[in-house]
Amino acid sequence: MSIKSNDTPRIRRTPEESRANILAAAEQLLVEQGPQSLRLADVAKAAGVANATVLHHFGSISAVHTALMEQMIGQLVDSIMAIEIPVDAPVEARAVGLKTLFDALETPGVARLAAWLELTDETSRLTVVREAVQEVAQKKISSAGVPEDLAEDMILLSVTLAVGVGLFGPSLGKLIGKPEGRARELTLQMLLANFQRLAE
Amino acid sequence: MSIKSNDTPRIRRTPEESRANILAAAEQLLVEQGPQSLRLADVAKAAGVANATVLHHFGSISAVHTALMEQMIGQLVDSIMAIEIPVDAPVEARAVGLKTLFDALETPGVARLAAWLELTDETSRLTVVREAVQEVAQKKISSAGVPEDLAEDMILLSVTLAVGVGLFGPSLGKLIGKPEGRARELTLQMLLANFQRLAE
DNA sequence: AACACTACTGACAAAAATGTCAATAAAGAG
DNA sequence: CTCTTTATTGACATTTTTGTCAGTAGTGTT
Repeated sequence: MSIKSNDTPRIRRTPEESRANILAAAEQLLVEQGPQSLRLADVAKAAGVANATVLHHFGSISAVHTALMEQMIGQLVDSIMAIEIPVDAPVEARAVGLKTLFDALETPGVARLAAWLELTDETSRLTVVREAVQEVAQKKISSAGVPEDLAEDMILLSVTLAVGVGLFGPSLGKLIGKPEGRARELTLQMLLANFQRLAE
Repeated sequence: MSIKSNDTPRIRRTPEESRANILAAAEQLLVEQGPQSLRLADVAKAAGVANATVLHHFGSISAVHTALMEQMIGQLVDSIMAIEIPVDAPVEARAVGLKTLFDALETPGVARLAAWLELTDETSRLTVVREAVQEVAQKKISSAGVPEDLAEDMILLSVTLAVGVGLFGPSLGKLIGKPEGRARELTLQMLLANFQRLAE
């Protein structure tokens, strides 16, 4: 008497594919709706699988969160690592590098990620961020043939401002009635002028 | 047969006092542990009352969240409204005003609040922010006897950067191995230099 | 002192969220 | 084709969180 209707045949993926599928769905949820939507049922539904499938691959919803953080941070680090901002280069080269940095940090997903990390104080998870930043800092700072102090300051300044602009520039600008990207534009101008000032 | 032990006599407050007590406890929870700790049981325990008491005064835990947002935003707006940053004033005056602004935005609670708002996309709640910013923008921008465009830009720039520094300056600086407050210092220097540049 | 009002509470109900498990079915190996 | 492996799943159990309700107890009034 046990008849199983088979309208929707199962999709059987490799473990890696399945994990990737679930994380992709979770990332979209995070970007579009925030971390409070990263519930087990929501993630499973968005991924098109059963709740138990998510748990089968990750063990717990918390592990999904950690994996998602790691993946998004990894992607962000990769995009940042590809940027070159020589402090002693001509102005145009620095401008391009800076814009790329701001681009990388201005996508909505990054803002959500940053806010999420800021609110997730479990120290275990902060380790992920620490490692990522150290990777960027070491490779970037040490490689440039520039006074380390200056380079470090410039990087700290650029990244901090880029994150701030990426997170709140659009919202604040819109609220004040400024055209899209105005905060970014102002900040970039100021950073470049400041670089020029320090280079003299 | 119904004997009530009376070791801890009830505290009976006015409705206003009770709401204030609960919101104060909730604020502390938010600042110290983040919004995921703003659960009914946690808030009630922190406030030293029963769960039902919280619901009696606010109706739902969600209403507590909204009220807390409104209160914290209100406090922040008040502190910002008290700041004067005349764009045409001497350098020292602008420096003091800017530092005050950064102070106001650099407390841990503000960072948590900003991140919380960023992640809470329910449009109903965003209204609170919109109104607050409009209040600041109107009074501040219109009052100063300065070209509106310039004043608006300076405010947008200052606030955006101050929020960014307040949120991520400490963490990023620590991760890179910079002394506490380095990002703030660099940003302030740059902002002042930029004001000077534009004033000429 | 008796009464009215209502802030307050414990016990319980309801809902939401996470996790467990045995059974099912897709894919490759023999 | 048969067997083994295991990704997948529905049904169920557990835990967590929110909300309800009737009764209790302060506080002011008459």
